[in-house]
Amino acid sequence: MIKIASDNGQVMSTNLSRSDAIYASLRRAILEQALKPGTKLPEDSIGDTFGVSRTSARNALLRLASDGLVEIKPNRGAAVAMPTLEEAEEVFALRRCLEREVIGRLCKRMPRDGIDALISHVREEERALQASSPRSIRLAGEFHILLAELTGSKLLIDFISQIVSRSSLILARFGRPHSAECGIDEHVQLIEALKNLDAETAMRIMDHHLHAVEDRAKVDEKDDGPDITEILSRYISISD
Amino acid sequence: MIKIASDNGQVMSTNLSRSDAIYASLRRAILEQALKPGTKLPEDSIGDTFGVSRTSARNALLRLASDGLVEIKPNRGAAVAMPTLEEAEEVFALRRCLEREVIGRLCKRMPRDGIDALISHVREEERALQASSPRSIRLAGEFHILLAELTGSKLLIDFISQIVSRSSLILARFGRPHSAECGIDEHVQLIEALKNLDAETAMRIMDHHLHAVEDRAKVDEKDDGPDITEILSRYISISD
DNA sequence: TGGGATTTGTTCGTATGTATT
DNA sequence: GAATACATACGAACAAATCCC
Repeated sequence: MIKIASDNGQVMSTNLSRSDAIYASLRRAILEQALKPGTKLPEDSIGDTFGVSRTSARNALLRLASDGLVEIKPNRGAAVAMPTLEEAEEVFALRRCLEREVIGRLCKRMPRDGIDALISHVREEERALQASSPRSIRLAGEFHILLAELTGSKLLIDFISQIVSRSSLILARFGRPHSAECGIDEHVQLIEALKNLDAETAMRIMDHHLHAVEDRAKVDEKDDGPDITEILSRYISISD
Repeated sequence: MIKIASDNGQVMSTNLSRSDAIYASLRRAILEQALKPGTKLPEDSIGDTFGVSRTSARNALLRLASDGLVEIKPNRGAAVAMPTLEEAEEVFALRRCLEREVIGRLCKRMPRDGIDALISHVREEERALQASSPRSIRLAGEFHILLAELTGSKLLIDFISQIVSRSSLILARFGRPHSAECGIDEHVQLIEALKNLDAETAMRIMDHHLHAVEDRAKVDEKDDGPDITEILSRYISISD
């Protein structure tokens, strides 16, 4: 019986299987760019780090693979996914499509406390940014997941989560070092447009925002310096 | 080294892990409605049926769960997913969004042999329907996956595949017995519109088509008669 | 309520496959 | 090209949870 803070901040208390904890920790580590694209993730090292067997580590890796965060080649092991530029364009093209859908729905029906939730999330983004916390990278993406959650559609939340994760990975691979810092202003503008149920403006801002993110991703590449066990030791904690 | 016919008909020769074969067989069985929603899928029975250990069966089930085709409750096992009516509406709402995206892209750029591929697929649908083969149910869904494949976007293919799978499950749960048989005419019309690069008409047909499918799903429920090992014995074969 | 049967969760030894020297 | 080093794939056994009578 472990307590863990799930992605959306809700605390669910459940008899969590071991692989869930590993999955969550690895996911955070990847999204916060502590584990960079291309880093090898051998089952043994991960199992040792988290104090479980290879099987649990493996299950976590399989789930991360279905999220597109790691790539598993048969008999050749797992590594943090290295999206290509071509894949990057696919991701952002589809992301624009889905985020427009989100905005369209929210302008038709915004839940009661929706705007408040968005505002308080942006405040947290600002705090994390000022503290130069690696959380800020992840929070920037989770703003978009929060938007999806306000639509109430589980499937849409799922798809947006997947695509935001991949976007983060793309930024980790191609973006500038602290590439998450720019978007907060646009988040604020977007909230304003949503408050006025102004779909037109909101979509324009969103398009601009996503293009900005995408452009940031088209700079030069960075090289890798993997020493997993050291990095992961900071991520085996349970809560945020 | 095993040969297996993958979903899209391409034969890929590869050293396929055992769980892949189980995954593919179970998937087919579910999509062809041989395994109905709610049917329990104990690891032991599956392992016995396919002649492998529980580990491989378990891995296959985990992957099916991430596709949304089976539900796994901790310590309580796996079962073919039983989508609710609410989830059904979510699925079709998002499906309309994504399929419109597909059509939009195809009307901008249709690959060379695209129309031919679509026509030959519909021919196969007709053959399967005349033969009253259970394949016709699956082929009807795969028409839409083929559309997505023509866009060339892996991610879009992935999302459409997921959502088509879920739609099939919804039809299995709520639809009339042979609910796949109606759509072929509309597939033909859609191809015609795509040939003319007429996005307007194509989207209208697609909307109508999806609404028809959705409406068919809103009839009465059916009960379950699970006896897995018997059913699965017809699905352990390798090819289609 | 209780206890036995069943099913899942996990571990670890062994086999197998790949890359490298 | 063969041997070695390394990492995954699989299966049998054990532990824990759940179900059913």
